[in-house]
Amino acid sequence: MGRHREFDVDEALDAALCVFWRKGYEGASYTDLTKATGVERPALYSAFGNKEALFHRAMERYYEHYLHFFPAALEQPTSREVAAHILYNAVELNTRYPDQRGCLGIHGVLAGSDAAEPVRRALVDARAKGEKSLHERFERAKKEGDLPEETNCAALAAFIMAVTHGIAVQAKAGFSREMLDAVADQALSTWPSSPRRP
Amino acid sequence: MGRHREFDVDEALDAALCVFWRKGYEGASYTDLTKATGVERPALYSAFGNKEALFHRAMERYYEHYLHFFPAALEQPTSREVAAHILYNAVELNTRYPDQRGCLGIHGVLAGSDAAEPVRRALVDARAKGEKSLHERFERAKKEGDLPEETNCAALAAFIMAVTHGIAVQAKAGFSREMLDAVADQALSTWPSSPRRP
DNA sequence: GAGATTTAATATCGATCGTTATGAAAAAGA
DNA sequence: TCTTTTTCATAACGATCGATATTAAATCTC
Repeated sequence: MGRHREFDVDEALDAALCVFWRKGYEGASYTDLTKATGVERPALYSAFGNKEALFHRAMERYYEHYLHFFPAALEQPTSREVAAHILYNAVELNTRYPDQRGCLGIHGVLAGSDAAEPVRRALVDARAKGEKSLHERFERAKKEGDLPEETNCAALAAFIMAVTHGIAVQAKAGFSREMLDAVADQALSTWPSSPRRP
Repeated sequence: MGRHREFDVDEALDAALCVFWRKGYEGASYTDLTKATGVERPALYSAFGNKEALFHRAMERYYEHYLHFFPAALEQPTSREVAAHILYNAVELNTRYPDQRGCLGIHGVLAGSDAAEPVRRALVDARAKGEKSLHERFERAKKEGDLPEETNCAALAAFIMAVTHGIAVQAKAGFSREMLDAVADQALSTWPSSPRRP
């Protein structure tokens, strides 16, 4: 019983996600969030808890709705296709929306005030989790003969992730999709696998 | 005439630089800055102007004292050595100080509140300037026959910068120097030039 | 319809942000 | 020594931060 909620929680979450995407965790104020969501402050607290909890929800949604290509990439048949899938989809995501370029996750991994440290750790952990799964995928590729026996799979996964992060930074700096695609091309140009495709 | 300044301006600037390096522009408060420099707030304002001016001074000093390897790298004889110089020195710098990992510049390139936008633009511009000089260096290499005629020098420069940024992000996430060196190895493994050295 | 319960909106909380008056302390010139 | 000038340190400025107390409005059960 009681009064009904007048706003859609998922819509509000999507709007909040975009604010965090543009400004990062600390750069996004509740003034920004209420403006973007159209929901007053106390209602956001009532629906999501505090700012950190709201960010975590936004982060989950980001992984589900925007980074879904990452787990999908791992299912590609060859390690090279896995890497290509990740890189080109990252470029596309990072340049898709003119108002929110770059990657939500990349903001928080970097520094901030001491108060934001828990959020930073959460993003660092999420990043590490993704890299670990990529590493394991490359190990599988090695077992399957898709990657040479002497391949350093951990380093290869770290390399792909590094290029992805670099692409996010450059997207934030205003690079075109074409240029970032060329960066991805270069990253893939010397893949250690025996290439099925050029 | 008048009272003498009781602190060393350059020492204070170095201390402030370290704070910005660790926390970024917005993450660093004057409380942090006074604690690190040992200089009271009004004295910092008197010596440097406001926070943005102080950050610009710190940024200049960062480029002079810590990124000096970048212009030096451009003078290497081959494009591959230029790239290697940049990457390995970036790894070293990003992992040299346990308390301030990553790159000062990379923080501000990414998002923040609207108030920090001028600082972000300054860092974006500085980044672009460095990439432009690298691009020009590769064009020279092409003319000299060090790089193949069909090389996309802009993309190659963007690639090296992207890997450098990615390394900075991963350093902030806690990667070891050894792992990041391996990332640099991978980035160099497919260099388009005719290698003089392996 | 009456009472209970939940949400909405306004207004405000204490804390901290960057910034700056203010007056004492120190060093120069007279 | 006295005045002038500059720096230092305390304290406080208005603005904004994340987070709420409070009250009115809306919807349920009975």
